Amino acid sequence: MTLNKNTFIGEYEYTLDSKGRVNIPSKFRNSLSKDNKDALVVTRGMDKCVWVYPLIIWKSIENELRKLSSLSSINRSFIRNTVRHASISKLDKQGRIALNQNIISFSNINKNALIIGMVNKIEIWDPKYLSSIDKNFNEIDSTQFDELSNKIIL
Amino acid sequence: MTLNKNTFIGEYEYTLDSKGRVNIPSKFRNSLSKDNKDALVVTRGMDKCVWVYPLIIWKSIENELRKLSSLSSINRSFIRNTVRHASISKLDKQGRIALNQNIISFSNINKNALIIGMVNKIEIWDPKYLSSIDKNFNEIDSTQFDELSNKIIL
DNA sequence: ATATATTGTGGGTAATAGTGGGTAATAATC
DNA sequence: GATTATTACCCACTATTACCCACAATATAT
Repeated sequence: MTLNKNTFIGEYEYTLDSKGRVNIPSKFRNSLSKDNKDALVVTRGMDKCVWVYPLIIWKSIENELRKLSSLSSINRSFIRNTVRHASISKLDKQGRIALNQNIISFSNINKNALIIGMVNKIEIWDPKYLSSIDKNFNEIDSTQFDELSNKIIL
Repeated sequence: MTLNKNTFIGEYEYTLDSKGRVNIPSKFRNSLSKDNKDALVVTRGMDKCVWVYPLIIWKSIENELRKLSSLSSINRSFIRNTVRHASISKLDKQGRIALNQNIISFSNINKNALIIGMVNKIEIWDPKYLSSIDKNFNEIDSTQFDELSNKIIL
Protein backbone atom coordinates (compact mmCIF):
# COMPACT_ATOMS: atom_id res chain seq x y z
CA MET A 1 0.00 0.00 0.00
CA THR A 2 1.47 3.31 -1.04
CA LEU A 3 0.43 6.89 -1.47
CA ASN A 4 0.66 8.62 -4.78
CA LYS A 5 3.54 7.64 -6.98
CA ASN A 6 6.97 9.10 -6.17
CA THR A 7 5.82 10.17 -2.75
CA PHE A 8 7.61 9.31 0.46
CA ILE A 9 6.68 9.53 4.12
CA GLY A 10 8.00 7.97 7.29
CA GLU A 11 11.35 7.29 8.86
CA TYR A 12 13.59 4.23 8.76
CA GLU A 13 16.99 3.37 10.12
CA TYR A 14 19.39 1.21 8.16
CA THR A 15 23.08 0.53 8.11
CA LEU A 16 25.60 1.81 5.61
CA ASP A 17 27.69 -1.25 4.77
CA SER A 18 31.39 -1.45 4.04
CA LYS A 19 30.74 -0.90 0.35
CA GLY A 20 28.83 2.31 0.92
CA ARG A 21 25.44 0.85 0.22
CA VAL A 22 22.22 1.78 2.01
CA ASN A 23 18.89 0.14 1.73
CA ILE A 24 15.96 2.13 0.43
CA PRO A 25 12.79 1.27 2.34
CA SER A 26 10.57 -1.07 0.36
CA LYS A 27 7.65 1.29 0.83
CA PHE A 28 9.64 3.97 -0.96
CA ARG A 29 10.66 1.58 -3.73
CA ASN A 30 7.10 0.51 -4.28
CA SER A 31 6.08 4.12 -4.61
CA LEU A 32 8.52 4.77 -7.46
CA SER A 33 6.83 4.95 -10.83
CA LYS A 34 8.02 2.60 -13.57
CA ASP A 35 9.44 5.36 -15.71
CA ASN A 36 12.20 5.92 -13.18
CA LYS A 37 13.59 2.55 -14.22
CA ASP A 38 14.93 2.01 -10.69
CA ALA A 39 17.14 5.06 -10.96
CA LEU A 40 17.51 7.73 -8.30
CA VAL A 41 19.51 10.94 -8.23
CA VAL A 42 21.69 11.42 -5.18
CA THR A 43 22.94 14.86 -4.21
CA ARG A 44 23.86 17.10 -1.29
CA GLY A 45 20.99 18.47 0.72
CA MET A 46 20.66 22.06 1.86
CA ASP A 47 21.13 20.69 5.37
CA LYS A 48 23.99 18.37 6.20
CA CYS A 49 22.21 15.38 4.74
CA VAL A 50 21.79 13.51 1.47
CA TRP A 51 18.92 14.25 -0.88
CA VAL A 52 17.60 11.50 -3.10
CA TYR A 53 15.16 12.17 -5.93
CA PRO A 54 13.36 9.81 -8.27
CA LEU A 55 14.97 10.28 -11.67
CA ILE A 56 11.90 11.78 -13.32
CA ILE A 57 11.42 14.30 -10.51
CA TRP A 58 15.04 15.31 -10.90
CA LYS A 59 14.50 15.80 -14.61
CA SER A 60 11.74 18.29 -13.90
CA ILE A 61 14.07 20.14 -11.56
CA GLU A 62 16.66 20.25 -14.33
CA ASN A 63 14.07 21.79 -16.60
CA GLU A 64 13.40 24.50 -14.06
CA LEU A 65 17.10 25.23 -13.80
CA ARG A 66 17.29 25.42 -17.57
CA LYS A 67 15.00 28.44 -17.43
CA LEU A 68 17.29 30.46 -15.18
CA SER A 69 19.40 32.93 -17.09
CA SER A 70 23.13 32.60 -16.64
CA LEU A 71 23.48 36.36 -16.88
CA SER A 72 22.78 36.55 -13.17
CA SER A 73 25.67 35.45 -10.98
CA ILE A 74 23.25 34.30 -8.29
CA ASN A 75 21.65 32.02 -10.84
CA ARG A 76 25.00 30.67 -11.93
CA SER A 77 26.11 29.75 -8.45
CA PHE A 78 22.71 28.36 -7.58
CA ILE A 79 22.76 26.08 -10.58
CA ARG A 80 26.37 25.12 -9.99
CA ASN A 81 25.83 24.16 -6.37
CA THR A 82 22.63 22.31 -7.05
CA VAL A 83 24.02 20.14 -9.79
CA ARG A 84 27.71 19.65 -9.15
CA HIS A 85 27.29 16.98 -6.49
CA ALA A 86 24.47 15.11 -8.16
CA SER A 87 24.85 11.61 -9.55
CA ILE A 88 22.57 8.85 -10.73
CA SER A 89 22.42 5.65 -8.71
CA LYS A 90 20.49 2.55 -9.68
CA LEU A 91 18.79 0.30 -7.16
CA ASP A 92 20.46 -3.10 -6.96
CA LYS A 93 18.49 -6.35 -6.83
CA GLN A 94 18.15 -6.05 -3.04
CA GLY A 95 16.85 -2.50 -3.23
CA ARG A 96 19.97 -0.60 -2.16
CA ILE A 97 21.80 2.35 -3.65
CA ALA A 98 25.51 3.10 -3.45
CA LEU A 99 26.64 6.42 -2.03
CA ASN A 100 29.96 7.82 -3.19
CA GLN A 101 32.70 8.85 -0.79
CA ASN A 102 32.10 12.54 -1.41
CA ILE A 103 28.50 12.43 -0.28
CA ILE A 104 29.25 10.14 2.64
CA SER A 105 31.81 12.49 4.12
CA PHE A 106 29.64 15.52 3.47
CA SER A 107 26.71 14.04 5.38
CA ASN A 108 28.99 12.52 7.99
CA ILE A 109 27.16 9.22 7.85
CA ASN A 110 29.16 6.51 9.49
CA LYS A 111 27.40 3.28 10.16
CA ASN A 112 23.79 4.18 10.84
CA ALA A 113 21.71 5.96 8.25
CA LEU A 114 18.38 7.55 9.05
CA ILE A 115 16.12 7.71 6.02
CA ILE A 116 13.25 10.17 6.02
CA GLY A 117 10.48 10.54 3.48
CA MET A 118 10.03 14.23 2.63
CA VAL A 119 7.02 13.88 0.33
CA ASN A 120 8.70 14.56 -3.02
CA LYS A 121 12.21 13.49 -2.05
CA ILE A 122 14.16 11.34 0.39
CA GLU A 123 16.65 12.52 2.99
CA ILE A 124 19.43 10.43 4.51
CA TRP A 125 20.94 11.61 7.79
CA ASP A 126 23.48 10.69 10.39
CA PRO A 127 20.99 9.94 13.20
CA LYS A 128 23.17 11.52 15.87
CA TYR A 129 23.55 14.74 13.94
CA LEU A 130 19.84 15.03 13.25
CA SER A 131 18.91 14.54 16.87
CA SER A 132 21.34 17.28 17.85
CA ILE A 133 19.54 19.54 15.39
CA ASP A 134 16.18 18.52 16.79
CA LYS A 135 17.14 19.79 20.21
CA ASN A 136 17.78 23.25 18.84
CA PHE A 137 14.65 22.99 16.83
CA ASN A 138 12.49 22.96 19.93
CA GLU A 139 14.08 26.19 21.03
CA ILE A 140 13.39 27.99 17.76
CA ASP A 141 10.97 30.82 17.87
CA SER A 142 7.79 28.99 17.06
CA THR A 143 5.98 31.93 15.49
CA GLN A 144 7.25 30.96 12.06
CA PHE A 145 5.84 27.55 12.58
CA ASP A 146 2.52 28.87 13.71
CA GLU A 147 2.15 30.73 10.47
CA LEU A 148 2.57 27.49 8.57
CA SER A 149 0.28 25.60 10.90
CA ASN A 150 -2.46 28.10 10.21
CA LYS A 151 -2.25 27.38 6.52
CA ILE A 152 -2.01 23.65 6.87
CA ILE A 153 -4.59 22.19 9.18
CA LEU A 154 -3.55 18.92 10.70
CA MET B 1 -25.97 4.41 11.15
CA THR B 2 -23.05 6.78 10.76
CA LEU B 3 -22.41 10.47 10.50
CA ASN B 4 -20.83 12.00 7.45
CA LYS B 5 -18.12 9.96 5.82
CA ASN B 6 -14.66 10.00 7.41
CA THR B 7 -16.04 11.44 10.61
CA PHE B 8 -15.43 9.95 14.01
CA ILE B 9 -16.95 10.47 17.43
CA GLY B 10 -17.05 8.46 20.61
CA GLU B 11 -14.59 6.51 22.72
CA TYR B 12 -13.62 2.83 22.80
CA GLU B 13 -11.10 0.74 24.68
CA TYR B 14 -9.26 -2.14 23.01
CA THR B 15 -6.11 -4.12 23.59
CA LEU B 16 -2.81 -3.81 21.79
CA ASP B 17 -1.70 -7.36 21.04
CA SER B 18 1.80 -8.82 21.03
CA LYS B 19 2.23 -7.97 17.36
CA GLY B 20 1.38 -4.32 17.88
CA ARG B 21 -2.08 -4.50 16.39
CA VAL B 22 -5.12 -2.54 17.63
CA ASN B 23 -8.67 -2.86 16.56
CA ILE B 24 -10.39 0.11 14.96
CA PRO B 25 -14.00 0.45 16.15
CA SER B 26 -16.41 -0.89 13.56
CA LYS B 27 -18.36 2.36 13.67
CA PHE B 28 -15.22 4.16 12.56
CA ARG B 29 -14.56 1.59 9.85
CA ASN B 30 -18.07 1.94 8.52
CA SER B 31 -17.64 5.67 8.35
CA LEU B 32 -14.58 5.42 6.09
CA SER B 33 -15.35 6.27 2.48
CA LYS B 34 -14.52 3.67 -0.18
CA ASP B 35 -11.77 5.73 -1.75
CA ASN B 36 -9.61 5.20 1.31
CA LYS B 37 -9.29 1.58 0.25
CA ASP B 38 -9.09 0.53 3.89
CA ALA B 39 -5.94 2.53 4.40
CA LEU B 40 -5.20 4.84 7.31
CA VAL B 41 -2.21 7.04 8.05
CA VAL B 42 -0.72 6.67 11.51
CA THR B 43 1.47 9.39 12.99
CA ARG B 44 2.51 11.10 16.21
CA GLY B 45 0.02 13.45 17.73
CA MET B 46 0.83 16.88 19.14
CA ASP B 47 0.04 15.37 22.52
CA LYS B 48 1.58 12.11 23.66
CA CYS B 49 -0.85 10.05 21.61
CA VAL B 50 -1.26 8.54 18.16
CA TRP B 51 -3.08 10.32 15.37
CA VAL B 52 -4.82 8.29 12.70
CA TYR B 53 -6.14 9.85 9.49
CA PRO B 54 -8.17 8.35 6.68
CA LEU B 55 -5.82 8.09 3.70
CA ILE B 56 -7.63 10.65 1.58
CA ILE B 57 -7.62 13.21 4.38
CA TRP B 58 -3.91 12.69 4.75
CA LYS B 59 -3.38 13.12 1.02
CA SER B 60 -4.87 16.59 1.17
CA ILE B 61 -2.42 17.49 3.96
CA GLU B 62 0.39 16.06 1.90
CA ASN B 63 -0.58 18.09 -1.13
CA GLU B 64 -0.37 21.26 0.92
CA LEU B 65 3.13 20.28 2.02
CA ARG B 66 4.11 19.64 -1.58
CA LYS B 67 3.63 23.33 -2.33
CA LEU B 68 6.27 24.42 0.19
CA SER B 69 9.65 25.18 -1.35
CA SER B 70 12.64 23.40 0.14
CA LEU B 71 14.77 26.52 -0.28
CA SER B 72 13.37 27.74 3.02
CA SER B 73 14.81 25.98 6.04
CA ILE B 74 11.67 26.52 8.08
CA ASN B 75 9.70 24.77 5.38
CA ARG B 76 12.12 21.88 5.42
CA SER B 77 11.83 21.33 9.13
CA PHE B 78 8.09 21.73 9.04
CA ILE B 79 7.74 19.07 6.38
CA ARG B 80 10.22 16.82 8.11
CA ASN B 81 8.52 17.00 11.46
CA THR B 82 5.08 16.56 10.00
CA VAL B 83 5.75 13.47 7.93
CA ARG B 84 8.70 11.66 9.44
CA HIS B 85 6.63 9.68 11.88
CA ALA B 86 3.79 8.97 9.51
CA SER B 87 3.12 5.62 7.91
CA ILE B 88 0.32 4.01 6.00
CA SER B 89 -1.40 1.08 7.62
CA LYS B 90 -4.03 -1.04 5.97
CA LEU B 91 -6.88 -2.52 7.93
CA ASP B 92 -6.49 -6.27 8.07
CA LYS B 93 -9.37 -8.66 7.48
CA GLN B 94 -10.34 -8.34 11.14
CA GLY B 95 -10.36 -4.55 11.08
CA ARG B 96 -7.10 -3.88 12.90
CA ILE B 97 -4.10 -1.72 12.07
CA ALA B 98 -0.49 -2.35 13.03
CA LEU B 99 1.39 0.28 15.01
CA ASN B 100 5.16 0.32 14.65
CA GLN B 101 7.50 0.22 17.62
CA ASN B 102 8.42 3.87 17.26
CA ILE B 103 4.87 5.08 17.67
CA ILE B 104 4.10 2.63 20.45
CA SER B 105 6.93 3.84 22.61
CA PHE B 106 6.19 7.48 21.84
CA SER B 107 2.58 7.15 22.96
CA ASN B 108 3.54 4.85 25.82
CA ILE B 109 0.71 2.47 25.01
CA ASN B 110 1.21 -0.80 26.73
CA LYS B 111 -1.68 -3.18 26.71
CA ASN B 112 -4.78 -1.05 26.79
CA ALA B 113 -5.51 1.46 24.05
CA LEU B 114 -8.14 4.13 24.33
CA ILE B 115 -9.50 5.17 20.96
CA ILE B 116 -11.21 8.52 20.62
CA GLY B 117 -13.04 9.96 17.65
CA MET B 118 -11.84 13.51 16.99
CA VAL B 119 -14.19 14.36 14.13
CA ASN B 120 -11.70 14.39 11.22
CA LYS B 121 -9.14 12.06 12.79
CA ILE B 122 -8.75 9.36 15.42
CA GLU B 123 -6.63 9.50 18.55
CA ILE B 124 -5.18 6.52 20.39
CA TRP B 125 -4.08 7.00 23.99
CA ASP B 126 -2.66 5.15 26.92
CA PRO B 127 -5.78 5.34 29.14
CA LYS B 128 -3.79 5.96 32.31
CA TYR B 129 -1.86 8.82 30.80
CA LEU B 130 -4.97 10.48 29.42
CA SER B 131 -6.76 10.38 32.73
CA SER B 132 -3.78 12.03 34.39
CA ILE B 133 -4.06 14.81 31.80
CA ASP B 134 -7.78 15.13 32.37
CA LYS B 135 -7.20 16.11 35.94
CA ASN B 136 -5.21 19.12 34.79
CA PHE B 137 -7.91 19.96 32.31
CA ASN B 138 -10.42 20.66 35.05
CA GLU B 139 -7.99 23.04 36.62
CA ILE B 140 -7.56 25.15 33.50
CA ASP B 141 -8.67 28.70 33.84
CA SER B 142 -11.91 28.76 31.93
CA THR B 143 -11.12 32.13 30.36
CA GLN B 144 -9.10 30.21 27.80
CA PHE B 145 -12.32 28.81 26.48
CA ASP B 146 -13.91 32.21 26.05
CA GLU B 147 -12.01 32.92 22.89
CA LEU B 148 -13.18 29.66 21.39
CA SER B 149 -16.77 30.20 22.41
CA ASN B 150 -16.88 33.15 20.09
CA LYS B 151 -16.08 30.90 17.18
CA ILE B 152 -17.95 27.75 18.03
CA ILE B 153 -21.51 27.60 19.23
CA LEU B 154 -22.39 24.49 21.18
C1' DA C 1 -35.00 -19.06 23.14
C1' DT C 2 -32.41 -20.36 19.21
C1' DA C 3 -30.07 -19.33 15.20
C1' DT C 4 -27.23 -16.08 12.54
C1' DA C 5 -24.29 -12.45 11.76
C1' DT C 6 -20.84 -9.27 13.46
C1' DT C 7 -17.07 -7.92 16.29
C1' DG C 8 -12.79 -8.41 18.85
C1' DT C 9 -8.55 -11.36 20.05
C1' DG C 10 -4.95 -14.66 19.34
C1' DG C 11 -1.78 -17.23 16.76
C1' DG C 12 0.48 -19.92 12.57
C1' DT C 13 2.62 -19.73 8.07
C1' DA C 14 4.16 -18.08 3.76
C1' DA C 15 6.06 -14.18 1.50
C1' DT C 16 8.83 -10.18 1.68
C1' DA C 17 12.48 -7.26 3.35
C1' DG C 18 17.18 -6.29 5.03
C1' DT C 19 22.10 -7.58 5.61
C1' DG C 20 26.46 -9.52 4.44
C1' DG C 21 29.60 -11.32 1.45
C1' DG C 22 31.53 -13.51 -3.11
C1' DT C 23 32.67 -13.16 -7.94
C1' DA C 24 32.79 -11.23 -12.47
C1' DA C 25 33.11 -7.09 -15.22
C1' DT C 26 34.84 -2.66 -15.83
C1' DA C 27 37.91 1.06 -15.14
C1' DA C 28 42.28 3.07 -13.64
C1' DT C 29 47.29 2.83 -13.04
C1' DC C 30 51.82 1.54 -14.08
C1' DG D 1 49.64 -5.08 -21.94
C1' DA D 2 49.67 -6.45 -17.24
C1' DT D 3 48.26 -5.36 -12.60
C1' DT D 4 45.43 -3.36 -9.33
C1' DA D 5 41.39 -1.06 -7.74
C1' DT D 6 36.65 -0.11 -8.16
C1' DT D 7 32.14 -1.03 -9.37
C1' DA D 8 28.24 -3.90 -10.68
C1' DC D 9 25.86 -8.12 -10.20
C1' DC D 10 24.52 -12.32 -7.87
C1' DC D 11 23.51 -15.56 -4.06
C1' DA D 12 22.44 -16.92 0.78
C1' DC D 13 20.83 -16.29 5.43
C1' DT D 14 17.86 -14.12 8.93
C1' DA D 15 14.31 -11.13 10.61
C1' DT D 16 10.18 -9.02 9.88
C1' DT D 17 5.77 -8.37 8.03
C1' DA D 18 1.51 -9.54 5.67
C1' DC D 19 -1.95 -12.75 5.17
C1' DC D 20 -4.87 -16.31 6.66
C1' DC D 21 -7.71 -19.07 9.79
C1' DA D 22 -9.89 -20.15 14.26
C1' DC D 23 -12.50 -19.04 18.10
C1' DA D 24 -14.93 -16.38 21.76
C1' DA D 25 -18.00 -12.72 22.83
C1' DT D 26 -21.50 -9.82 21.61
C1' DA D 27 -25.31 -8.23 19.07
C1' DT D 28 -29.24 -9.01 15.76
C1' DA D 29 -32.83 -11.53 13.70
C1' DT D 30 -36.25 -15.30 13.49
